[in-house]
Amino acid sequence: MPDPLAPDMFAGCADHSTLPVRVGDKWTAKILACLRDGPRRFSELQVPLAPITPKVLTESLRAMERDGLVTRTAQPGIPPRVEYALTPLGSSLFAPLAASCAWNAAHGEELRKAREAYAAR
Amino acid sequence: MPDPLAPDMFAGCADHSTLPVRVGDKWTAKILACLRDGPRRFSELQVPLAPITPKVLTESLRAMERDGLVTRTAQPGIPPRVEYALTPLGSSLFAPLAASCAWNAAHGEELRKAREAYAAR
DNA sequence: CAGTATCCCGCTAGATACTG
DNA sequence: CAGTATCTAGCGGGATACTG
Repeated sequence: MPDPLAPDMFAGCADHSTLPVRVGDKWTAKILACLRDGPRRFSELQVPLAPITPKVLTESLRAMERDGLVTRTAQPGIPPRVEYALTPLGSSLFAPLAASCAWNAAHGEELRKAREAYAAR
Repeated sequence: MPDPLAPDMFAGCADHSTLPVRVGDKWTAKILACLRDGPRRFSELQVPLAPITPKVLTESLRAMERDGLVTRTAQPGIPPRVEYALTPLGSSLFAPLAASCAWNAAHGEELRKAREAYAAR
């Protein structure tokens, strides 16, 4: 048997998933996209992300804030007004994200075909 | 309230996750890396991927085969010999994967710092 | 060697309802 | 408006044991 292969292109990602930042989850990438053109309020995010629940949106935003991807700014007053904005770190994620989308555009159909062909047995 | 934002950079990925192909899971990207330099047998994959269980490795490989990312070739005979190899489609995933790794290399430390700073409260 | 067969656990996310 | 509080379900993944 040959020497064990070392998938060392993932050094530093060893723990649990490929990326140390969870952007492969259900909502993070979409939230990033919604914040692309400027800060948005909580309720402004809920609309395009429907049918996301407030609980899940809050959890996602907290995780992103924790990772330094977004900032949360609350103006005191009634009614409350909270704005979420991308940090430079958050914006920098559009590069790998764009690569994924490019792959999808280029090969998505091929993948769907493969899946279809596999099912046909 | 302004018009609903349209995160349309994810058009075609609408169903459930960002990518239609599950490469953000725990093992797919690593399996891809292990197959990078040529076909490998089932047991050859188990070594570098330890402590993966045979069940999970089988499931992952089946999903990748279904998506047209790898081919499975079994030579009849005893003992059985099965080889897994990348397809061109599978190889094409290294492009977006490299972008993710580049981000990680460039900003991983920054993210860790942010997380640490957030915890310090 | 290359898998299957069971059983099980944690975690993400959804449903629903409530509040400062 | 911007959340919080519960409860629950489903799924990816793991442990262990067995087989053609």
